[in-house]
Amino acid sequence: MSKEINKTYPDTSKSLPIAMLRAREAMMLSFRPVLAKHGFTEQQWRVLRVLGEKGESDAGQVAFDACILAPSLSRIIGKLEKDQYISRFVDAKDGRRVNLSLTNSGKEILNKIAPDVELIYNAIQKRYGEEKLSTLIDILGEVSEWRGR
Amino acid sequence: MSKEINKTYPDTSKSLPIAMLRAREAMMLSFRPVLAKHGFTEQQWRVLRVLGEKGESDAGQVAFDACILAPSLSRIIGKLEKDQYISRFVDAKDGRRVNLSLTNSGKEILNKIAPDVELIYNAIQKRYGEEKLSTLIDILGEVSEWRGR
DNA sequence: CACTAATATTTAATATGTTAAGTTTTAAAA
DNA sequence: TTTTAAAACTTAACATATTAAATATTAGTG
Repeated sequence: MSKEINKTYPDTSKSLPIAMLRAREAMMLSFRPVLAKHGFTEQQWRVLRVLGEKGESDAGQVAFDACILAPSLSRIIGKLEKDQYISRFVDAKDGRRVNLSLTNSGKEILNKIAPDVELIYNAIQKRYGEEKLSTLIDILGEVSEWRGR
Repeated sequence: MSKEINKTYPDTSKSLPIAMLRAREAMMLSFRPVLAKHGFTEQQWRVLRVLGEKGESDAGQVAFDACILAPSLSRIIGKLEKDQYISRFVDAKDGRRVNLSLTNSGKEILNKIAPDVELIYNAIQKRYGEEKLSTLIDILGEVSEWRGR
């Protein structure tokens, strides 16, 4: 029985999923408190932002854009609707689809929080430089297309 | 009351946290089924891997290395201990610390699953090239050091 | 049209994420 | 040394993640 460390797999320090997790966490440590101050989680915020951008879209599209799985989205929009930030209504042409859009109250809170979020984003961009960050986003975009071996 | 879309904040398509989320998710879609086949979640797997690498360390260090918050780790190690994959014991010199290590059973399962995981990792590396991925990891490493404005 | 398959969403069950509060043990101050 | 802080975990409470199963609706077939 040896104490040798098994090395048939990559070091965690070189693990891409872990590297992405750490980098993302470092950023979210700045963003979360801002959102929390207004009573939103990061997921709820992503939903509001996506709807702010697209104006209106069905749940499936929002799930994709906000990178949230359908079951999670169901509950999230349940709460956002209850709190009057979004409207939910069944599509007239396809009874399976649920369309979502921001209420006036939702638009207001979005416009209220957005500047605070952007301040942080700008600080990050200032520190690392647009070029490096855009290289990062480009590579992440390529990797996002990975569809398994 | 206009229908204009507010643009005082970055498009979600240019959001770094979302880009990292999508890229990570694309990869995990390949990894998760392999782990699930053996009855482990990705977090449980990260704990096993970290302990496999370090041989033994305290909970705080494992939490950092596996990128898991302390409260989550408490539950995870509770289950891994119950299932006999790890041992947990209070540090002799500092009664606050909890030391963790793999049991023989834990080492076995680690060695059993690791090759399957590595297969996928190699396929990813083959497709995108080591250079690009190492550039990615480098930038992610820099961003991980962000400590807020 | 009746039947089957495919879609879009929701519900359910278990696990983890996140923040705050609680415990126990050490370290530091007065 | 008594008191206070700080450190390392754990517990608790609520929100989200993940997978599977259930619902409802639509599309395709024969």
